[in-house]
Amino acid sequence: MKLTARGRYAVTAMVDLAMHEHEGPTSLSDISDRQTISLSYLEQLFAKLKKSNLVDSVRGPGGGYQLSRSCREIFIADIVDSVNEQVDATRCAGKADCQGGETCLTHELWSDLSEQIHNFLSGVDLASLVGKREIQKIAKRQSAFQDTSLRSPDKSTLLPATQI
Amino acid sequence: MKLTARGRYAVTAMVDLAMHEHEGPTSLSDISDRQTISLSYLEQLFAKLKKSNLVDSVRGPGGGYQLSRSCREIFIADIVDSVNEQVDATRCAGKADCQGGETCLTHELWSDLSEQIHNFLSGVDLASLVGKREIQKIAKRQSAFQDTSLRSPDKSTLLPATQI
DNA sequence: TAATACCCGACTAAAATGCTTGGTTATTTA
DNA sequence: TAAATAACCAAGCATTTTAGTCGGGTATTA
Repeated sequence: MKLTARGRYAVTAMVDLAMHEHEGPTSLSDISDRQTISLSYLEQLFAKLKKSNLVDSVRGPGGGYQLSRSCREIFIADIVDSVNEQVDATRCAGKADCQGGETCLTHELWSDLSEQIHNFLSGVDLASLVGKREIQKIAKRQSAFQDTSLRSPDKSTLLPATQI
Repeated sequence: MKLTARGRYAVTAMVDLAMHEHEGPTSLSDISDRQTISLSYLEQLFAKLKKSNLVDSVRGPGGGYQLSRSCREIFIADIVDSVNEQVDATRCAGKADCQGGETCLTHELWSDLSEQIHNFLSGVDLASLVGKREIQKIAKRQSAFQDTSLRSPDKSTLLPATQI
């Protein structure tokens, strides 16, 4: 498990994809514009995301990428792993000087901890991130209503508290 | 939050420190030998660990480093943060093109997710890692007893199951 | 006073990162 | 059928980061 900007870009792009799911395929240039990520960098990321079966592609005009399955079935760990081809933390896996002694501590420890982090991120799905984002949007809109005193007397546009 | 080899080294070194806590200060050259991490690299890491008040130092012969507090009060997140001076994920924090729109998605999302990971690693303390390591040692010793048929008739050397 | 071991800063080779350039190919629409 | 679109692909590249070295200190102990 490795957490760098590359993973951040990938997760962001996937959330963008999830948020525009209903509009059909999303082109990378759209994502590039919205999230200000270089187009060709996105291409590289999506090549990996596709290889990992996280997205499907549609070529030609009107084409783009789509989530391969529900955003409730795509987990952050999948995304990060997909673009971050994992480094070989076990480079001395079978070496002579790494037998039972404390030298192995390094790998044992980290691979164990790494697994814990991985398990954790395997429990966070795209839907939950999208959900949070949507909530923020709503909250923002609501406070905007309050701030500018533009709130309409019709309160039906505001979601009930239980839904937030 | 960033997870690289640097963090792995730091965590490993701290676990090593924790495992030799009862022997007084541990010198970096000891850790260097045991964990095969370059001495001067360790020095750099420990300069940061000390600045973060995770370790105390004792100079002169017989000196070395000690945990500043109980290994149950030192968390993995502290260690990783200490050596990995956090990257500025909010570089466009106040920029004009980052107002309320979707451009902000990047930072919002990742800082949120990053916080979740951070919270998770803030719940894992050094003691639990050391504990696991100890358990592995015991298990290994026990299976060694079984494998080589060297198990003595006196079973008092084996810990009761409840202690494992 | 000699040995130990922390402390400190500058430097560096190698790797990774984020990104560019310059294409090709499949598909749709005019 | 031609033009536009957008995925696909490979090579290269400037910068940053990483992991580590080197060469000095300075405090403490024996």
